[in-house]
Amino acid sequence: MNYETLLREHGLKVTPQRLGILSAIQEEGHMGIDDLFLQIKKKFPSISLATLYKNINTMVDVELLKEVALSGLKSRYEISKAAHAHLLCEKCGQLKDLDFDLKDLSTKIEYDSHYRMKRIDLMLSGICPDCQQQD
Amino acid sequence: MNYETLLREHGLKVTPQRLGILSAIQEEGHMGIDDLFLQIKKKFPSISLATLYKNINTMVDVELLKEVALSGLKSRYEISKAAHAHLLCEKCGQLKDLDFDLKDLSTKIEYDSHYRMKRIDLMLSGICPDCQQQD
DNA sequence: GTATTTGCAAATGATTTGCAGTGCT
DNA sequence: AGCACTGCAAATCATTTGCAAATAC
Repeated sequence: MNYETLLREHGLKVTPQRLGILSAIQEEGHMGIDDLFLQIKKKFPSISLATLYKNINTMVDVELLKEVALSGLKSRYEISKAAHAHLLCEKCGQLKDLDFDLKDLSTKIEYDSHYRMKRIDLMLSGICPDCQQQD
Repeated sequence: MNYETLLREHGLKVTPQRLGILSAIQEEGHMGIDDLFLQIKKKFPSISLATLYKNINTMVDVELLKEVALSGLKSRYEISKAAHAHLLCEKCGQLKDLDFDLKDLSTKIEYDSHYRMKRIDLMLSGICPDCQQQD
């Protein structure tokens, strides 16, 4: 993926910090602020948490990133893509994408409810196979 | 609903503050901390925010309440019941339950993924019919 | 009577803001 | 050149903690 183009298409300037944020998120799939901060500091020791917050917020505002809210945990962020489901392990915290297309369901509920639908999220959580072993 | 029984069944003591919290949430369906605090102060002017947080956390821990996490907004809380979907209006903030049973879907994904599933949440958001008018 | 809960005040944690300097286009 | 972005420090907002008094059982 070309992050420079992605930023420009969303009307944002290209900075090394932003490229770093995007490539870290892409590599992991989803990241929370704190992990992201640690990760990015490896490449940009000078980056500040304020800059990270500002960039995340800007990119969420222009819908380049999507915030994945989690009950009882801090949100994670992912690069926007087609609506899909998420699976969280409550023990190790790993968050995975599920290949489950939500488009049709969204369209149906939009029709039934008369809402103008903007977003659909399906979130499952439980204990992953690895963590089940460790009891 | 009998809140005293509900509390006892979950191993918690019955206090007037807890009864107030539960009846406020039940009346509204879902509430965030701040609305809840304002609402409860009408009946218990002396209640403190710390007490409210402690109780919410305790009741979420014993699964009497469920936290509904929302992207970009503070969580809301509801009394635990069968897994159902939620519909949020991004403009007015109203959160509604949808009569959409998630049990079968959860069972299927549990089987496919080998996770021990604990929870499933389907969250849709958009603009409600009323708010669409106001453009 | 004992353990829990409450409410206050203070502490901590998370996020945002203001501003001077720097970098992008 | 002009506007947006960065990084720091400080401010704000959200949540938790410690403790003494009150309450539940």
